[in-house]
Amino acid sequence: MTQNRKSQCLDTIRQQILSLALPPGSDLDETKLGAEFGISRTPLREVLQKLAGEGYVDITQNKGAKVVSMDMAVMRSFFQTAPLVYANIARLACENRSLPQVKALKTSQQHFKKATLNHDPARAAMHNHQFHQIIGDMSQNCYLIPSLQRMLIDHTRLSQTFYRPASPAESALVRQACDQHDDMIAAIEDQQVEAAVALTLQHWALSQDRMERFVRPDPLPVELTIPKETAHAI
Amino acid sequence: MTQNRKSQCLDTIRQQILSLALPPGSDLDETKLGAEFGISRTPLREVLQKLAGEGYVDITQNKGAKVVSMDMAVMRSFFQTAPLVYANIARLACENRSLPQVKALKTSQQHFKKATLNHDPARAAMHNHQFHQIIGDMSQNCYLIPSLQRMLIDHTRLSQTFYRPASPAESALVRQACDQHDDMIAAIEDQQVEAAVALTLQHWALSQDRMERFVRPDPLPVELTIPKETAHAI
DNA sequence: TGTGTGCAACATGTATACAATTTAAGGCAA
DNA sequence: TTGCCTTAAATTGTATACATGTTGCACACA
Repeated sequence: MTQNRKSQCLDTIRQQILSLALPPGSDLDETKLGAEFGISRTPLREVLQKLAGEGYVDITQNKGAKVVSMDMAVMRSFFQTAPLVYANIARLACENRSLPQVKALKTSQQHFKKATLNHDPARAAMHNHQFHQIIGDMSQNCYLIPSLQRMLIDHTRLSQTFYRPASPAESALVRQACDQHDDMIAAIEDQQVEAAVALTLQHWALSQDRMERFVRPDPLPVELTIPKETAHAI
Repeated sequence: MTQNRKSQCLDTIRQQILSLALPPGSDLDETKLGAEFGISRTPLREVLQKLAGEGYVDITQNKGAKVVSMDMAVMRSFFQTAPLVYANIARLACENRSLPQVKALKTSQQHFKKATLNHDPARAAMHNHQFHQIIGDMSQNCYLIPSLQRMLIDHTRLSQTFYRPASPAESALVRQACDQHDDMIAAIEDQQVEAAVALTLQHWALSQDRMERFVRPDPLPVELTIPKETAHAI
């Protein structure tokens, strides 16, 4: 009962960080959060310690906890490291997955697909996060999983930062990502290592492409609103 | 002052885990440790949470903290994953190292060399740990560093488990490892990426070889103490 | 003898009060 | 006004008491 409130607090804060409800760099006030979740500061501080261990927050001595930031240096590392981690996790997941885990992965994918069809990007992002976390579990590799966890935190946050809700091109990409999930499940279930790795890299490329297009969109027309035949008159 | 006791507690427990003074799987009693370090249970529990985040201990609900174990499955992952993590950390360290970090690395190496010359394997293991941790810092990669940290914890523990103090062959290997450290420093300082990666893989191979020889030593002579010419009479 | 139940001792989890540190505001002098 | 010092408020860190859960032993019973 009382334990439930603590783990619920943990889940809620995690989810708020991933959904950017708690944006990067924001301050986590112990007193306020404790009151909010109906627990005292002692267990709340332990929740924050745990979140720090998972890479969700940074704790500084006498300064409290902040949601981990995403500056330029971190983003550089992110794009540099993601394919390495994702590909190797996929390889190990293929080799070590258990059938219950495959079932869990399929369930997660169902939820993800449903959220995308309902045009609910926030829920889709959470289910996508869980999907890739399950693949991490499958890898059974206690050394790489911490890296994956940290990548996923920032990947989920970046995806939402770089999401254009109204864009039809975006919807097509989301559908494509969803199809890739299906293919990845099949490859993992059948333990086709090379296929799973290739699919994972394609999946990453798609995501990367989406984010890059957001950061570096097509330039505005040089002529602005002036018709072409009069443009030289400027 | 009071803060010192807490961070000293953290350092001491870390060091005791790495040195196997606290062996894998052993129980960490909050009350006892609190008394030992002169701090109350509240900050001690936060220390344990932090250690859990770093991968030194496992905390189970209502069951307390245990030093992380090293079963067969974990060791398999360890040998499978180490070259990947070490090589990539070395590559990034080459690219991103700062000069103060190079200086710190040289200092750490001096301490390591001194400990080996004094035939103090416990101190040598600690300084070796620090040496590789500094290379991790140099990588500036917040995603791979957690993996490296976990690898190093188990690497340091395994090295000591598999150490034969009296063996002269062992001493030669330690000297060789020490030389490799010197070469690695040079490669990192000069940012020779390929050299640093190659050296790192050689360094790993040496360590792996040492551990494997311990686990699978040369078989005992079949004839036992009986001279060869009478052996067929058994 | 083996098994199950209940209780007592012990270890962990939480709340609260208090201590120490940081932060910010106010006031004063240059 | 600007800079700096002092001081009060707010926030974090720690100790302690109490609540809750777990473990192991004794004892009854089959």
